[in-house]
Amino acid sequence: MWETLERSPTSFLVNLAMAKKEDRTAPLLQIQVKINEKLFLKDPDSTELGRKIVSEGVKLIDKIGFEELTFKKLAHEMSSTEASIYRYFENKHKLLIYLISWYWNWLQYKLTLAVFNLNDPEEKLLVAIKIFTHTYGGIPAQTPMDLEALYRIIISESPKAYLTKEVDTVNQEGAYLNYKRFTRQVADLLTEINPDYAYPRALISTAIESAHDQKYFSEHLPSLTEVSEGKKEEVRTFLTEMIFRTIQS
Amino acid sequence: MWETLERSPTSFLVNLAMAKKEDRTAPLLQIQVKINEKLFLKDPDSTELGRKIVSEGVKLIDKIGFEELTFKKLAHEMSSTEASIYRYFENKHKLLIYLISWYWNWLQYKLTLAVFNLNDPEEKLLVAIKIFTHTYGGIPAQTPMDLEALYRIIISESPKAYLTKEVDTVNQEGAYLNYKRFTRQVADLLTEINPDYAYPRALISTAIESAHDQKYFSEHLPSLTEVSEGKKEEVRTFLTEMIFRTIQS
DNA sequence: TCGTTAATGATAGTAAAGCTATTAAAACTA
DNA sequence: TAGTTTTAATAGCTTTACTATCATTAACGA
Repeated sequence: MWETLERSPTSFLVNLAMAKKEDRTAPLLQIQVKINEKLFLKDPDSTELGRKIVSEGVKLIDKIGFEELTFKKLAHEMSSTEASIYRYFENKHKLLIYLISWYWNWLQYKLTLAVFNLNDPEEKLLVAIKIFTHTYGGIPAQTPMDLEALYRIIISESPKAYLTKEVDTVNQEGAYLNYKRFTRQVADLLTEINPDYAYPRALISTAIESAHDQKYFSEHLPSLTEVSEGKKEEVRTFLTEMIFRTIQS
Repeated sequence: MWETLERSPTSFLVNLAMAKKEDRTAPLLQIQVKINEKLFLKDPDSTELGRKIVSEGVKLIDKIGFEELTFKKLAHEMSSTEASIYRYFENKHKLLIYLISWYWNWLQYKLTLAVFNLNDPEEKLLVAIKIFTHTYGGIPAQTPMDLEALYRIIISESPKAYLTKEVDTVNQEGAYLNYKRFTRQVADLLTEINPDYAYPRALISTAIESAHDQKYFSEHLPSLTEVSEGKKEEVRTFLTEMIFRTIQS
């Protein structure tokens, strides 16, 4: 149905044209994942080194955790130097924000494409839930970014991106725009389904955070959830039920 | 109806006897908040200095944030020394875990007392929600611990206590027992109300985390929620509705 | 009241983290 | 080929996150 081709960690090509046979030779539609310029000192997508910082950064954070990450270690891992990395990102916190921003942008595209041909808002919502619970198969992205690792980072590190004393400043720089946009888009579906429901955004942000928490709990603090480890579908089932029951009129 | 008297940051007296006039002179029932011994090197509740570390620690974390906290700063704040603090807590992360553990223990007592004379599980649940959304007035605790500051710490720092690579080790040391116990207790109420509901714990842990998130969002990322800043009751309304609708059969 | 012990304070020191600056080599561009 | 940009290499500085030592004081028991 569609196909995604590699370009760089932060851009990807989506061949929507593939759907129609006569268009097979048409040029690919490139969707550039635009990341706010204030999130980096120098666009990591613009150079080989920059892209490596991002993709290796994902691997290393996934491996040792965000607190254990240092630019020195990362530099060593990719046989570069600390100083070089500092030219791209002010500090490791900004790198994390960049990755998270990238993730939400990617999910947004996934969502946009996935609901493209759907009309029923309930169906759309089901797809949206699949997407943020990481149970939506479609749209393969062949980016050098390890998406599974990135998802694990989202689960276990993303609250650290906003739970900091600098939230307000960083927020003004647009760090969380992509997350907000995604949330709004899904929340709007709730409103389509039931215009009278008073807390669509609160419910979606709750569900998104819960998706991550429940996965994490199932692995590390299993007595906080009935979801069992490894069963991706269970989180989705739980949240789908929660959302639909909550918004019913 | 009852009264809480000061003792130390980690223990408090609750005068249940006050309820009955004839018992006015009866000795107070002391409820010791028992904190797992593995969470500290030396019981901070056992000495003046230890208690000060805890109460000043709360103030300082609230003021500058957890990442900015250092034992040096804390020592300076309380005119003591770094080395002295290290005699009580292995590191600042353990201090945070201690505070959080203390908080959940305190909520547990609040809950136990508050539902004491209630029979209807739905009523009990309403009270439980009030308690974890911080909208339950009752039970004043006159502890030197600044409870409002502690609550702000819970909101903005508590995920950091479990989102770490050492979760599993720390978990084995019983760091999260109080949180788990509280969650279980509330989840059991859901089961009482509807024995067929499949995800009581997941729903309660979701609601508890959401209570914190929504408050945080309303202050710092308002487009993620309809809850407006400062309106405590709104989070409760949102979550009460969500929970009751979700568990209905 | 003395002597012992435990708790704290004072001081010092170490390794790593979190940067910044300087220079030189390499790569790419005009 | 000269000039500009990018990266690597190196060094250095401040702060964090500890650990160790020792003197002083308070507490406590005989």
